[in-house]
Amino acid sequence: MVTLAEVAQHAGVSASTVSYVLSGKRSISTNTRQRVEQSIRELGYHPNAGARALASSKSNIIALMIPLRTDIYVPVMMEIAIAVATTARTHGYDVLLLTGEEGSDAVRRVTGSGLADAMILMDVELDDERLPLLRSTDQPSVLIGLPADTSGLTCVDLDFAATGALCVEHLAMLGHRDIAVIGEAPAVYERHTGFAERTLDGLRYRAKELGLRLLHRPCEGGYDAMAVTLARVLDERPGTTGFVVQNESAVEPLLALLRQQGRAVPEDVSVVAICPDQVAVQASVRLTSVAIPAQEMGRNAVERLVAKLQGHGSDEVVLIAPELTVRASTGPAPTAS
Amino acid sequence: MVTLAEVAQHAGVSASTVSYVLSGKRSISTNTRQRVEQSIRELGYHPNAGARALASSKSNIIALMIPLRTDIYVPVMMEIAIAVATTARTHGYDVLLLTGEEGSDAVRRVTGSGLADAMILMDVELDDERLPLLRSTDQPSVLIGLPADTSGLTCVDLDFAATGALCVEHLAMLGHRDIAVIGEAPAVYERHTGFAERTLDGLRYRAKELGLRLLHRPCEGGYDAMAVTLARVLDERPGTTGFVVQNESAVEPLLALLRQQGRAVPEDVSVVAICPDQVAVQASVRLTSVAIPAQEMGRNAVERLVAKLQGHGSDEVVLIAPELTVRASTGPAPTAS
DNA sequence: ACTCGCTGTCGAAGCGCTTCGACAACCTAT
DNA sequence: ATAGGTTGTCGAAGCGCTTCGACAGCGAGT
Repeated sequence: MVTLAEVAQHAGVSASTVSYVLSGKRSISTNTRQRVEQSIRELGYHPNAGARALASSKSNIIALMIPLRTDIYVPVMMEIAIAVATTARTHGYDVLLLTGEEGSDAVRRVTGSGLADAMILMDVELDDERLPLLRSTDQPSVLIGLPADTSGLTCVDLDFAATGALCVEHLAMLGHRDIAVIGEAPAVYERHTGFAERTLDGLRYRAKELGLRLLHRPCEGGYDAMAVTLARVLDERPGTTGFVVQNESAVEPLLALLRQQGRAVPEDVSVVAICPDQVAVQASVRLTSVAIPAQEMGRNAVERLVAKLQGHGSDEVVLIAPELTVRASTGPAPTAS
Repeated sequence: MVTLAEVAQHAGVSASTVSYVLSGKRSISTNTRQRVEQSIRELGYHPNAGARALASSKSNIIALMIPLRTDIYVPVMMEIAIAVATTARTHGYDVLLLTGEEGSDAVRRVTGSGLADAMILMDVELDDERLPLLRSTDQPSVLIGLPADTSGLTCVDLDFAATGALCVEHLAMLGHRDIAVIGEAPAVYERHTGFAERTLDGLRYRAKELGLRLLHRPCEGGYDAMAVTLARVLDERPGTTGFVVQNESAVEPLLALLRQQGRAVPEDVSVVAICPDQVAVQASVRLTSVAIPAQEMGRNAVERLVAKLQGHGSDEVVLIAPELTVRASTGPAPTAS
C-alpha cells in the first residue's frame, strides 16, 4: 500500500504539499503540482479513505435508506437508487445502502459513527418514526417522499396531489363522469404512506370540484385480486367509464379483464395509469399515464443534499410537477344511452 | 461527539480497556466491563468509523456493484441487493452501493482506498473486464453470476444450465416435441451475459438428448416485440406446443397473445417461465416456473464473503439447484390431430 | 532601498481508534 | 515459601491523512 508520505518523498516535497495538490485548498506551483501528479501516477497512489475520514471528519459517503418491503413498485425504487448512486459519484460521494429494517437505529448508527456525511430516506411514512431523530441531529438529510409535517426537513417528491388532480381533469375533459381509482395494496394505506394518500386527496378534491363521482378501491395487484376488485367496482358503479390505476401490478390484469368482458379501451372505458413510462409503453394498450420521474427524484435529492453539505441550500419541499402523456388508453366517454 | 477517551475517563479506566470491552479481544473482568458498558450507554457513545478503519485497516464495509442497465429483470436485482444488505448487517458489515458505470475503475478505487474490505459483483459477463483486477488483488470478492473462466474466483449463481434442462424435461415429459424459447433481449446475448447463454446451452443440450426440436428467439419484452416474435415462431414452427420464457417482461404479453389467437394454456400450448415466484403467481395464468432464488443468492454471496474475510472459505463455484414448480400453465401436449 | 503583501512550501500537531508489550496481582503446584 | 502461569489493566506508539501557523522568497509600491 502506497501512502501520502511515500508520494511526497518520491516527488521530493513534503506530505502537506501532496495533500494540498490533492485537495486544491492552497495554491501550488504548476511545476510542483505536475511532479506530484506524476509521482502519484507512477506509484499508483490511492488516498486511504479511513485516514481521510478521520483527519477531515468527512467520509464522503451518503447513506441511502431504502425500504425492505416489496409491495410498492420495486423498479421505481431501484431506479431512484441507481440515480442516487450515479449522481452522488459525480459529486465525489459514494453511497451506503441501508435497508429500512433497522429503522431509527440505522440513523443513529450512521450519524453517530460518522460513517456517512448525510442521508437520504426513501419510503417515508406520514408520521415516520425516524423524523424526530432527523430533526434533532445536525446531519443533513433529504427525504424522498413527504411526511405529514415537513417543518425543518428537506423533501423531494412527485406532486402526487397534483398528479391525482391531473388524472381526474383529463378524464373529466373527455366527458367521463364516473371514475374508479384502483389503488395500492391496502397495507400501503394502512401504514400511511404519503404518496398514496396524497394522490387520493388530489383525486377526490378535483373530482368534487368538477362534480364527478369517484370510487376508490385498494388492490393487491395480480389477476385474482384485480378480478375481485373490478367485479366489486362494476357492481357498485356500473356506469364507470374512467379508471385511474396507481398500482402497477394491477395495470395489466385490469386491461386483460376489461378485454375479457368485452369492454374496449379506449372506446368503452378509459384508463389512466400512474407509473413509469416504461410500463406505460410496454402494456398491451399503450397507456395514457402520469410518469413517476424516478431518476429526477434521485438526482434532485442528491443535489439538494450536496448543496446542504456545502453550506448553501436550505430546508424546502420540492414537488416535481406531474406530466400527463396521452397515449392510446383514453378517449371520449361513450355517449350515454 | 463522544470519544473513546471520554468513555474511559467516565468509567475510570484506560482507553485501551474500553477498546477491549468493545472488541472482546482480551478478557475483561465482569465488573469493569459492566462499568464501561454503563458509561457507553450514559454518554451515548458511538465508535468513529474512520478512526476504526484507520487503526484496524478494516472498514467493515462490503461493496456491492450492481448493473446500471435495466434490460434484465430489475426486481431480481433489487431483491438480491436487499438480501445482501440485510445479511451483511447480521455479520456487522455495511454495504456500499456501486453502479456498474465506473467498471474497473470502481474496483480499483475501492480496493485502493480501503473503502471496503471486500466486494460482490453482479451482472458478470462471460469475459468481464473486471476479472483480471479481481484476480490480481488480494481483496476478497464474490461474483453473483458465472464468467467463462472461474479459476481463482468465488461465484454464486443459480445453475442456469440445469434450469434450462429442467424446463425441457418437464415439457418433454408432458409429450411436447416442438419447443420455442423466448429469450432475453438481443443486447443481453450480445454482451455475453453468462446466465442467458448458460440457460440456452442447458435447453439445447437436453433437447437434443431427448430428441426435441428447439427454436430460440431473443425478445425485447413488451407487447409489440412479443407479437412480432410470436408470429415468427409460429410461422417457422407451426407445430410448437411448448414455450420456455426467460424474459419476464415477455411473459404476460405472450399469454395475452396466445389467448387472443385462441390458443388455450395449458390445453393447446404449455408455458414454462424462468422468473421469480411472485411473477409466476401473479400472472393471468398461474405459471409453471423455475424460480430465481434472488434472496438465497444474495445471502449466500455474503456468507461466502464473510467466510473469506475470516480466513476460512476458499474459491469455489456455488451453483444453486433449480426447482421447478408446476402450476397451471403446463399440461399434456395435445394429441396430434 | 525598504516595507508590505503575495505565493508556495514546510513542519508539526492532531483526528479517535487499535494493538503490542509490560506489568501488577493473584493463583496454583511444588 | 518459591517459581511459574494466568488474568486484567495500562501506556504508548502509530494508522495515513488534513490543516494550521510559520516563513522564505519575490515583485510591487513608495
